[in-house]
Amino acid sequence: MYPDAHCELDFTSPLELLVATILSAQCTDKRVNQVTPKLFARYPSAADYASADREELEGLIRSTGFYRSKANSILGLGRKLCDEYGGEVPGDLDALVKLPGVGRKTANVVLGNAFGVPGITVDTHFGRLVRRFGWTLESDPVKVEHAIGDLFPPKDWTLLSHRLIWHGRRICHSRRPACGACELARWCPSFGEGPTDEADAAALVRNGPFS
DNA sequence: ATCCCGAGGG
DNA sequence: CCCTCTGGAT
Repeated sequence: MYPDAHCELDFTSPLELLVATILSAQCTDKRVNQVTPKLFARYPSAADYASADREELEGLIRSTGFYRSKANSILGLGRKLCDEYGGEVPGDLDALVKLPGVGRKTANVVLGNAFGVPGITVDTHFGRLVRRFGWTLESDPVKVEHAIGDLFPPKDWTLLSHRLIWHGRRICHSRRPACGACELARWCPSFGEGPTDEADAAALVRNGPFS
């Protein structure tokens, strides 16, 4: 299922993916991809973001929502990349999460999709689905990461993240999940009534299209 | 009305 | 743990 699940943000470098991911908060990827061509042309490097005019930057990203805080993050991001990393995006989690506007979710997206480092991206979809599947009861994203990391080998982490996120967006919605259209319903402990079943959860790991 | 692949701050 | 930031799509 979803053998070709992938990051739907358009980018050609770690810096572009980092900025696109920041913009994607509470916004569709499609809309992000509508603003990034002009944005990336106007600010090709971290130094260009660092010296950007705030209002011009805000104007270019306005339609993605949260544009003031996102512009703030991107300005600070450009400065910090220039001051501390020679204008390059660092390729490790600890450094990434210290950048303004970059949390663990964004950092893992960049690691997994721009640096080829296996990463589990625990966003709202991923967390909701693994709990429905009975793969963990944790809600803290870091604990979820570790729990799922124990169930799957690192080489599967990035693709697994994309697959669950796609499934969450298309079928397993937050409010009214489309269980009738879900290929996983027969293994899903949350389908129908009754408490979470550990055997079902294990079967979903073993037999499910995600393994 | 309600939701969207979050992060930072109190 | 709560709140805030924001426009767009449906």
